[in-house]
Amino acid sequence: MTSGIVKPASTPTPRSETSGSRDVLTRLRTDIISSIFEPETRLKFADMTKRYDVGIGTLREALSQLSSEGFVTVEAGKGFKVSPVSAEELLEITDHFITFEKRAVREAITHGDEDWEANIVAVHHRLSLIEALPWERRMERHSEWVERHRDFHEAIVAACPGRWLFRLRSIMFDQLDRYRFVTKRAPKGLGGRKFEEHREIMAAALARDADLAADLIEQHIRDTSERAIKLL
Amino acid sequence: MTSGIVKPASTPTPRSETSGSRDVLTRLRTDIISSIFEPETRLKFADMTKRYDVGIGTLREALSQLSSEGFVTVEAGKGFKVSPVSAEELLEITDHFITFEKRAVREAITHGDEDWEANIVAVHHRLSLIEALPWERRMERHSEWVERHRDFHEAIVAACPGRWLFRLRSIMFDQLDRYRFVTKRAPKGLGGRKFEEHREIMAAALARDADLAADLIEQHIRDTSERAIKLL
DNA sequence: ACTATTTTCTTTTTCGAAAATCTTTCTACT
DNA sequence: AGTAGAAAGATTTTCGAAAAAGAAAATAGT
Repeated sequence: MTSGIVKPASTPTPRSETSGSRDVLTRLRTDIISSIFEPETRLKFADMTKRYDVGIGTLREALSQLSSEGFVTVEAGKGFKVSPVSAEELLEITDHFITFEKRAVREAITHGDEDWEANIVAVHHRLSLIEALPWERRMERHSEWVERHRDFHEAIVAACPGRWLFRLRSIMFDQLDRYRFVTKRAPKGLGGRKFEEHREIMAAALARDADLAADLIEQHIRDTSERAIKLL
Repeated sequence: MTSGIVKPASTPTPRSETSGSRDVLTRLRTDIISSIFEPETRLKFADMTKRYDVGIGTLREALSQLSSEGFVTVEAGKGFKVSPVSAEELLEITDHFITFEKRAVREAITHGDEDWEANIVAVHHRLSLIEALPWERRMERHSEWVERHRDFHEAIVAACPGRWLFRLRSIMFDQLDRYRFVTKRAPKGLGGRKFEEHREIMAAALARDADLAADLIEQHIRDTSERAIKLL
């Protein structure tokens, strides 16, 4: 239960200049999604400032935003902690996400132009590069996978004109991602199907087959959530 | 276009001790919703610290959260400004809110207990006290009305077990509220019907008539939004 | 032995000064 | 004149020290 200092998950360039400004929010969010900080963990400033190498104020700002997004909870004078997880919540989030995503993909398919298509292909390619890797190597680059997976699904619905619909589905996606992560340790065979599913979803979108795309996505998501719920 | 320093909207108790800690977020949100800071207005720290009597860091924290909620936008090194408004966005927000609220009210009606009922009656009473006032006096207490109106609609769906559904509808409600505010200056006669509508909604909820309640709410909201859109 | 109070220690919260950034104004040159 | 570049000014962003608040330990009293 002690929150020992863990090494940062995402150090994009361990080069000379660590860039080091305020993508702290992104890094922190990624770390929570990746379950590096487990649910209910207290997020102490003393540890955090060292970990992310930023000042207290900057941290606080990021934490505040994450509380708006639902990743952390904040109590009066007791600081921040990672939000708890529960099977009920996963179920609810899954339903909301699917509702949003299906509507969004329909909109995107009607409004998407060539840039939209090109971007999907590009982003899918990046994702497939990792997914094609042998299990071990893929696991090593899991945080990259998380990012590319997000980008892929986002690209699919990017052409959706409803900005709030897009925004709401993104909030739900991030939440789902946190739950999805528990399946990271699932045995090798189970995740393999995802590779094909992503390609099918892309194909359906490019073929402008809204019904198919919506169905595929629903299956894709429900399957993942059901698997996650067993491991919870 | 100069953002002159305006007097704070919500000084709950102009007493000796202004309480003055970190409900800044609430005050700021209220002020934006109440259109005291108009859309596109730049929110400068120099002004803000004086206005709310808090430090820069505290302000920044509040602003960050408001950006998550969609009330302000933040650009790289250029600071914060109040999010723009548009008829399209109002339409979209209205649709989302109605979808959420109808589902939430159904859930609430199925799950609500006696406490839920009692709270609705109490909160409605508080609202009606202001709504029964003559036009002039009511306008004076408009910020109170905003709060009580929010509380009323929240009470109706409070028994909804889906916490995310509740949360999402609340986000949309706040957004709607901002648009709703432009109707503040509408001529006297138009708003009168709201009084009855609220009572009808309460009655339907207490009578456990989910279909009726959902319909009434939809009409209630659509009507307000349509009116707002004309004044935009 | 048990509870209440005080003391000490830890952690959060607030704040404003200093650094970094962006904007505007001024100057020099073609 | 017109434009590029430099200097000055304004604003944001970052940071850590000091104040406030909370938790734990120690002491005293019943």
